This record gives sequence, C-alpha cells and structure tokens, in this order.
Amino acid sequence: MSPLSGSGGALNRPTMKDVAALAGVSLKTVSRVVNGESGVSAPLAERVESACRQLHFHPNLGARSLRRGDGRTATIGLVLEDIANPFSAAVHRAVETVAMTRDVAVLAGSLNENPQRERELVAAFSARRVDGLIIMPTGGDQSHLVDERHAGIPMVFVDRAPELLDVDVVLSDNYEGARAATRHLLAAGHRRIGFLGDRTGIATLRDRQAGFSRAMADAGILVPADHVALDLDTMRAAEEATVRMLTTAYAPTALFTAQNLITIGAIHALRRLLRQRSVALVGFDDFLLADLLEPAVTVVAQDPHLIGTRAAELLFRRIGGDSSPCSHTVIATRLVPRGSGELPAPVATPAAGPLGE
Amino acid sequence: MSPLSGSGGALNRPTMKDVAALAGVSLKTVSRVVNGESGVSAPLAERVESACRQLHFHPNLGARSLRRGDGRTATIGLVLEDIANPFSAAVHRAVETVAMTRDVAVLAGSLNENPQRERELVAAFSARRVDGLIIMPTGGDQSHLVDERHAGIPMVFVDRAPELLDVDVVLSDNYEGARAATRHLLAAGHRRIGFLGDRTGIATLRDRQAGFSRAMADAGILVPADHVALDLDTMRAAEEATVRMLTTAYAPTALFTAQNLITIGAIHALRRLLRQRSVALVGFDDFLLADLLEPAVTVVAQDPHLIGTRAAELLFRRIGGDSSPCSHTVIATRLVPRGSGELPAPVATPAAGPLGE
DNA sequence: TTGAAAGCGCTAACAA
DNA sequence: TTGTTAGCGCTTTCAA
Repeated sequence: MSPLSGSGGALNRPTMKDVAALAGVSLKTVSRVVNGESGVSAPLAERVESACRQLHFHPNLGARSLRRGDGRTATIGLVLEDIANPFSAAVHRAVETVAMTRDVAVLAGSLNENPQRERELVAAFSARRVDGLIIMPTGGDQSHLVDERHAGIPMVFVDRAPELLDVDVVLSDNYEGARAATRHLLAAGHRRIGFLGDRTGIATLRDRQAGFSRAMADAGILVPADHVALDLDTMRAAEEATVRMLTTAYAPTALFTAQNLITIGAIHALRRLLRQRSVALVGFDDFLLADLLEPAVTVVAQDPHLIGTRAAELLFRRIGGDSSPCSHTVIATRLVPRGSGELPAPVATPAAGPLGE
Repeated sequence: MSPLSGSGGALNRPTMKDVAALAGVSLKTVSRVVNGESGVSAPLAERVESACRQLHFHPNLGARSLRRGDGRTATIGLVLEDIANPFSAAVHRAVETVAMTRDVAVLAGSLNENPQRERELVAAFSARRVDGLIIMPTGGDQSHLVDERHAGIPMVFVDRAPELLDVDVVLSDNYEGARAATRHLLAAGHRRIGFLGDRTGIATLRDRQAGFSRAMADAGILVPADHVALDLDTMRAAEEATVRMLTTAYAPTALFTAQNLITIGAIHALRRLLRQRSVALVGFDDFLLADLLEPAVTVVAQDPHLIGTRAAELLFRRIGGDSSPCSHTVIATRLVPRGSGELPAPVATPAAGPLGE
C-alpha cells in the first residue's frame, strides 16, 4: 500500500458490522472472536480473523466501554503541576509503566502555574470517563473534586496531601527529610542556618519547614526571622532572597533550600557572591548534574519513581474495587552527601548575633 | 456533602435521561441546552440547567463522539521516546498548551527504549479513536503506521523524520546546527575535533554528523576514524568513548557531542581526566545547569517549545480538514557560547598526526 | 419551540 | 455453536 498523503475526509474506519458482512457471520460472532470468547468454531473464527485483517479492523474502545456494564475506559488521568518538571516527569514515567502492564492509557495534563486549570483538567478527564485520577494538587482547595469524589471516581494524590478530602495519598517523608538535612548541617558545626522555601500554601513546604524547625529547636537554636525566606515562586526570587540573606550582618553560614528550583536559585546567588565554597548548602530533592557542580550539591533525594509506582498500584487496586479505608503512604528520603552540605562552619564566629545559642 | 471514602461500587453517574426526568422535559431538550443550541425557551433552559447542577451532570464525551458524524473525541495522542527527557517534556508542554486552547486532551506515552512499544502505543491511542497523533519516532521503521495512515488519522512527526511515510514533520535544523557548532570550534583554532553521537539508525544523528563532516571538509580537514564514536546508547558509553578518544596519541583538542546525554557523559570523562579546561566542548541540545558548570557548556540550543507548538498547530489544521501536501518544517537552532566551546586550541601541536590538514 | 424515533459501534441477555 | 434483540448515552433527523 502506498503511503497516503493528506487526511481531509472524514475518517472511515471499519466496524464490526463490516467485518461481519465480509465474513458472512453475525455481529455477535465477530464480537466473540475479537474478545477471545470461547464457543466459536474454528472455521468461523478463522473467517472472522481473516476479515479483520483484510479490513484492518480495530475495535472501538469507546463504544465498548459505553456498552459494557462497568463502563471502564481503560484510561486514567494524571494531573501534574508541570509536566516538564523532572520530579513530575519521573512520577509520570512510573505511572505509565504500571498502566502499561494493564493496557491502560494515561491522559496527562499540567497546571503550568494556573491553579484554575486543576479543575478544568479534572473536568476534562472526568468528561472522558477516566477510570481513575492521580493528582498532584496545587493549592489547598480541592473542593472542586467533590463531584468526582461523589461520583466514586477512584483518585490518589501524590506529593502533596490535599486539605479537605479524605483520600489516598502517596508522598515523601518531607518532615524527616528536612530534619535529616538540617541535622546534617548542624553536625558540620553550623549554628546559623537559613531556610528558603516556596509556597507556604502547600502542605509539603509546611512539613519541610516543620522538620527544619524541629531540628533547630532540638539543637537549642532560635532561628531569626530574616533567616527564613518563604513564598519564593521562581528561581530568580530564590536567588535574590539568598543574596539578601547572605549580605546581612548576622548572615547564615549554611542554607537549607526546600525545593529544586530554589536550590538552583541559591546556587546562582552563591556564585554571584563567590561564596559557593564557604556557605554550606543542602537542597531538598535531587536534580540532574548536582554531582557535576563545584562543589557538588548535597541533597535530600526523593524517590519519584517509587511514589509514582505506589500511587498507580494503589489506584488500580481502588479501580479493582478495593474499598478499604484511605491510606497515607510515606516514602522515605535519602540524604546524598556530595560536598556542598559538608562544608564546615567557619571557626571564628562574628562577635554577637541577635539570638545566641 | 461530606467527603466520601472508598469507591468500591460501580460508578453511577447521572445521564441526560436523569436530567430530563428531573426537569420534566425530553432528552433532546437537555441535549440542546447542554450544547448551547438555540431554540430553547428561557424557562425550560433554566429548569434544565438547574437539574444539571442538582445532579452534578457532566455529559459523557465518549457517547457524544460515538453518535456524532465526525466521530471526534477531542483527544490527541502524543508518542515520545521518553517522557522524562527534558526535550520531550518541553515538546509535551507546548503541545498541551495548544491543545488546551481547543479543549482537547492529550494522551501521552513513551517508549522507554522499547521500540516495539511504538506500535503498541499507536494502537492503544488509535483504539481510543484519537483525532490525531504527534509522534517522535524511534527507529527507521514506521511501517506499522500504515493502517492508521490509511484510516486517515492525521499525524505529525517531530524531532525525527520517518523513513517510509510521506508525512508532516517538524524538526530542528540538525545539519546547520551541527555545522555551526563545528565551525565555532574551528574558529577557536581547533583542527582535531572529535565527534560523539548516539544511534546511527536515526536520521537526526545522521544529519548532525553530516553537518559536522561538511564543516570539517570545508576546512580541508580529514577526520581520522578514531575521532568518531557512534552508537553510544548511554551516558556511561559516551563517557568511556570519550576517555578512549582522549587517551590516544593523536587525540582531539575539541569535542562535538551530538546529543544531550552524550554531552553529559563527555563532561564526566573530561572531569575524570582533569581536561575540562583544556579540551573544548560544544554539545547539541541545551540542558538545565549547563551555565553553572565550570567551565559553562557551550551548546547548540534547540527550540523544543516551538517544535511542539508548530507540530500541534499543524496537527489541528489537518484535523480541521487541511489536505495540502505534507510539509517539512525546519526550526533553526542557536549557538549559545558559554565557555567550554571557546577554549582555544593548544598552540604547540604534537609532532605528526596520521592525517594532516 | 419541543419531542419521538432511529442509530453511532459495541456487548449483555436471551433465544434458536 | 450461532444469531437476534435491546440498549449503553448521546445526537441526528424529522415530525408535531
């Protein structure tokens, strides 16, 4: 067959009716063969299969799901903050891998910093009758999901726990990860540790900040207000905040950056100030090339692949009818020392800080 | 409404019939209201809308597309080599942005280094009756797409031109980009430039190699065979190939790496050999943090966002019925000098090479 | 302006 | 073993 060009006309795909006519059998017989049901004689099955091949017949899954009792579409929806974010992408890949084994397709969409798009995406997926949803929520408000929840669509949240709904969640151990990072810096002798975080509206950040605060409190250290910068939306904002924080009299000797882009913003700032070898840094969330920077960047690594895998497995269990109580899966993080987090605190501390230890 | 837990039972969603019954009108009237058709009196429309809200009714797009003449599903399929690859992810984002403006959802899937999955994915999307496909093909063989092509499903290829089919393609100017990169190294005085590339089965690589070869030939330079390493599948393989290439007698003084992961593999090798400040490097395709490495990495940047945007626009034009001849859109690349590509050639060249200039 | 009937492509339930 | 009928949720066609 020669490659056809263009595509103007309406698609004209063969249906079971066409196959039935060609094979000289009834519609139902074709259906049986196509679905591998038993009880079709070999010669008839052969004729049907031959007709299928001849017409290049592929059943219409939409029509099938419409008719079938369970209404399954063999499609799930995945709502991410940003497809292009490496963390999201890794989750996506893991979800796809699990879905693939069950012949389930994945509708993916991202919010691209537009919170309203969360409800649009969920509505769009819901209108296409996905069998379930995996959602990385933006803000605190998930009230728009009540319809879907009420309709009984299985859904699993990843990375961030929603505020309102009682649902399944799979996320990193943000609290312990942040606590470990902070203790790591404390162990290197630091007493003045700055905290830089993104949106305070997100539970994720609050947990990370709580872990940081706990570790500092346990060490008997009071953190001055200007050692905490929050609501840093962009890499740029993080860079500026870092510069401000490091150019005060009682500046931190170490930084804990609570998110990927913030870590990179902070690195930019350290370079600008030529302080990358004197100010210690631990970032939450690993990133590509962290090992090739100088100094290499110590991070608290998450396991997005495991998060995605667990979330997908859980979702399919729910789709399969599991109605046990909602679960809260916490995935451990791992501190990866690479150099930046092991820079020691300067021996001679400047005269007097506002709040001593 | 209290948050419901579990999801065991079959989803029971309201249908137009339910809405019609509640509103005390016919099915068709509900359909008219839901679709914004004219010719419904205000009071009736009001009653229908109220019933829709009360029941949380959302029309079933699958059923709609089944009945409608054109059979549109308002869904397209996107087949990528690897969702998690930053280039793919940027294309994905751009495609999604265009699709969003038309209320079209995107089914995304990746091959994850399994070429057979290309046909599976296309079949899965096709079975769900997507309105069109955007494909980043793996190998040369696209014969499995003949069915879909024959069925008239609009499709656009990105990044790589397929061998067999006469189809729309949107890709980077690989030839000119590679040529520019090579000339850039030549301009810095280099004569011995190594080429490292990935799979030779892909037209993309062949174009990049052709651009490299052209520039070298134009400069009157013959490239010895051991200055060319091909079929480097992994970052690791690229690293080893780079080490081998640089530890020969007549070693290159500069490298052109034809792909992202290969660039990073080469950087690892340069670090290992402590040669990152003496061997020049230009990589094809930009990557995050290239500017923060030392030296910062000079690259030929592609424009994945533009590629995705163009591909999606083209696809929707085809879906809209445009049947003009297939087009071949070439997106310009941009050389981004950052340091590694401007390292000069050593003044004293070792005695004699196998092939002079 | 409104609605009844038919049917999109397929499968469930029931006959033959 | 094979086929017939009905109907999934919706829109089209045509009649009231």
